[in-house]
Amino acid sequence: MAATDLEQIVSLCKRRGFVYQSAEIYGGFRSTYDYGPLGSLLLRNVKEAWIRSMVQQRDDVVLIDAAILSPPQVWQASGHLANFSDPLVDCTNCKNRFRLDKLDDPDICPECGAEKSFTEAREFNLMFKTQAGPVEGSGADAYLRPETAQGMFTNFAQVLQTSRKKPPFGIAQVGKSFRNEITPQNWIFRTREFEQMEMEFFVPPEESEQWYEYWCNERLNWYVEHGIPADMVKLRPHDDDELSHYSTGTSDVEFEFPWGFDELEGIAKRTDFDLKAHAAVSGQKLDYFDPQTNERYVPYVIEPAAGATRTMAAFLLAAYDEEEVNGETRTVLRLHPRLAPYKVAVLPLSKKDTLTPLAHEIRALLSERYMVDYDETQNIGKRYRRQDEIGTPLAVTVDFDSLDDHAVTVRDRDTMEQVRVPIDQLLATVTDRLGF
RNA sequence: GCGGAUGUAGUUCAAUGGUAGAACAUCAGCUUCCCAAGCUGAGAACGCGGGUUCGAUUCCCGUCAUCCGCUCCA
Repeated sequence: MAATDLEQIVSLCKRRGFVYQSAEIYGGFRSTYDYGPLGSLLLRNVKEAWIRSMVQQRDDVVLIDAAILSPPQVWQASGHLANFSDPLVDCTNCKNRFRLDKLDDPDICPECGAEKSFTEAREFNLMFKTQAGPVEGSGADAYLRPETAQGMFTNFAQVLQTSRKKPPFGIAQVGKSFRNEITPQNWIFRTREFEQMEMEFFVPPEESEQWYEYWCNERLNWYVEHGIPADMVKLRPHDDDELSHYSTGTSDVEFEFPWGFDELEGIAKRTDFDLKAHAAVSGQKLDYFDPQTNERYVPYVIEPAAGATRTMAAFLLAAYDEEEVNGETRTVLRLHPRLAPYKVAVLPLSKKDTLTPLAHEIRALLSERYMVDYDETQNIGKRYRRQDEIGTPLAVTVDFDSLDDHAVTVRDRDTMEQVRVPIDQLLATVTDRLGF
C-alpha cells in the first residue's frame, strides 16, 4: 500500500465531516479543530476502545474524570510551573531560535557562530492561565491542565479508599488537556487543545521495571490489534537528555506519519516523584500501608500516556486505501469495525414507498445495538462507495424481493462480497460479522 | 515568535485590472437501480480589512489561517 499523503486525509476529513478547522466562518482559529458528525463518532470509538482495553477488561484499573480547571498548587507540586516553560532566545544574525538552557555557551550562536547576537531570553510558559471568578482580574488564579495525569495523583488517596484497590493498580482518565504550544503543527497532530488517554499504574517500587516492560508491550500491541500495520508502529526508548522532568525512563510508541515516525504515546517511569511532591506541598499522606508486611511505602508509577486525537489521525492514515474497481478508483477506509463511525448502512434499493417502510424498520432494529447510517439517495453503487469512504464495515440492502422472502443483502466493505440473510437473523449475522 | 511558501464553490483545479469556469461531490425529478450508470434541473467560491485605480479576485500594505523548517510534546 502506498504511503498516504496527509492532504488526502485532511481533505477527506473535511469533505465527509470528520475534522476541520474550528471557527471556520471567521477564518479559523489557530490550532483548534472541530470534530464533525463522523469525526466525533470516530474519536469517541478510539477513546472507548482504549477504556475497554485499559479498564473494562482488567480488574486492576479504575476510571476517573477530574476537573480541567485547577489551582496553582497542583502545578507547583507537579513541577510544571517551574519546568513547563522554556527560556528561548533568538539569534539576531541567523534568525534561528534556541532554548537558552540547552546552549553550551550562552553567548555564541551554535548555528552561525555569531557572538552576543542573542535577544533577551523570553519565557514561554506552556500552561494556559486564567482566573476563576466572574470579576475581571480579581478571581483566584487557575490553570487549564496541561496533562490529565495530575488528576490521578491528587485522587490517589481518595481512590485507594473508595475503590478498595491496592498496588499494583491503576487509575485511568480520558479527557482534554491544554498546552500553549509554541508551534502547533501537522494538522491535528499537535494542537493547543487536545485529548489524552492516560493511566497511572501504582506499583511496589521493586516491581517498577517489570511493569514498565509489561506496559510497553501492551500498549504497542493495542495499536496493532486495532488495525495499524505492525511495521508502521514501533517502540523507541528516550535518550537520557530528552527525558521529561518527572521521568527516569520513557519509551514512545511511534507511528509512521507522512512526515516520519512520530509519537503517539509515551510510557514513562514516573517513580514516586508525583506522589511525594503532592504529599510535600499538600501536607497529606499519599502512600500505601501494606497490612501483610506492615510496611508503608510510596508506590512507583508507570504511566502510559496516549494522545487520543493524534491516535485518531494515525488510525485514519493507516486505514486509507485506494483500489481499482472496474476502471474506477474506490476509496476505502479500512477501519477496525470497533472504530468505524457507523457499523452498518441501511440502503433501500429504491426510495419508493414500497421499500422504505421496511428499510426504516431494519434501521430501527439495528440501531438498538449499533450506530447505523441510512441512505436512499442516488444509485446503489454510489451509496456503497460513500460508505466505503467513511469506513462503514457492512451495508444492508433492502430490495423488492425482500418484501416476499423477508431477507436482505449484507455487503462487506473489504471483500465487496454479498450474502442473503433472513431479516430475523440479521442482527445475529451483523454482530457475528463485525466480530467484536 | 522568526524564515520560506500558499489562500478562488464541499473537494481538486482554471481564468482574468472590466460582474469568475470546470470536474467530482451535494440536492431535487425520472428510472424495480446490487458496486461512483443515464437524462433533466438546482444550490454553491475570489479568507478578512485597508490602499492604489474610473474600476481590484488580480497590484500594494496589514491581518487571519494553512503548509515546510527551527523549537515543543500526548
